[in-house]
Amino acid sequence: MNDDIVLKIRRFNRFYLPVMNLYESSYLHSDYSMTESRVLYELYRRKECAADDIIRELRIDKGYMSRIIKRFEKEELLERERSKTDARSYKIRLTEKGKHMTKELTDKANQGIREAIRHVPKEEYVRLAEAMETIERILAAVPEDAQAGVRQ
Amino acid sequence: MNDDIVLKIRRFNRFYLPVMNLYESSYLHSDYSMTESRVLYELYRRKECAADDIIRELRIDKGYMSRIIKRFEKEELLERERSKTDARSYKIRLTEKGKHMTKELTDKANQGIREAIRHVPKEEYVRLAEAMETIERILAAVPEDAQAGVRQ
DNA sequence: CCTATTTAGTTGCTTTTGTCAACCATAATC
DNA sequence: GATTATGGTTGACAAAAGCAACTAAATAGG
Repeated sequence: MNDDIVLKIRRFNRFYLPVMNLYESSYLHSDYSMTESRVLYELYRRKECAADDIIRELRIDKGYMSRIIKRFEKEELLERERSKTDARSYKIRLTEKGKHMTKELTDKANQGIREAIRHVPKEEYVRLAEAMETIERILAAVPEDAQAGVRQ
Repeated sequence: MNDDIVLKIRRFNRFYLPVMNLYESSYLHSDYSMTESRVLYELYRRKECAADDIIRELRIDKGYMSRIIKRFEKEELLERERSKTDARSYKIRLTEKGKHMTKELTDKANQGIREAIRHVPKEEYVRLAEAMETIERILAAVPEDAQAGVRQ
């Protein structure tokens, strides 16, 4: 029983990995990597934040993040200014150009999914959405310490 | 409506990506990468096949695959012999050592998931499994040509 | 307040992971 | 029998990420 659910989760993971790769692959054909796209999305969503917020949210290396920010800034997708309350950190946010870019990227990704599911009968949409919501609800946010448990 | 499901799928993808990363992360702490682990699993499952079967199944570069095989062979996880029906290709299969290794890896991954879901109430297991099965059923195998549609 | 520690971010270096193109040998097609 | 396609190998390279040492600022403890 306990094992059963584990096997089903792993089966699902094997199934869903290529699906996700396909569904999110429009990024791979854009000028931005998956991680960069995720960062863009976070920036888009948050309006304004510190690099560290995103580092923790996406669990990426701070050196790596630093370079992503540098690139975005160079491309004028992002601007930053020193935080008034903490001089070590910066407030970062997308420029208008950055927002526009992100929106385009998102639209393209959405279009890709629309293509990919065109063979799915519309009657199934509700069930599919429900199933996804169920998984999200049950698995909820991954608890912080679950990470530590797995890390060797 | 059409857009609605697209947004929900993408939302789910954002949610599930870190979950999957976590759930499959035991591989990252083994001596094998995610891709190598997937290859091992395919080899385990298929008993005997050609490299090309796995290349197509997992959609990985043949050069990359060639090196993965070379590594596995060197570590005596895998053995191969020329195909009798096609002298260009090889029959490849796991050795006993390879099977054993793969099983250990799998067990470890399962254990990792067991840890990760320990906070999920058991009553939810059935619903979770159902939801996953529903998604698998509806999305079924990604049709070949959906790939072409998204590729650039 | 002064010292020790922690934290945000940067930089250089390295490794891991993967792609690309040219190539060889064999097989399939015409 | 010539041409083309296929399975696999190799070398060169690029992308993605991780690691560790560092700076500067903030915070905690005495």
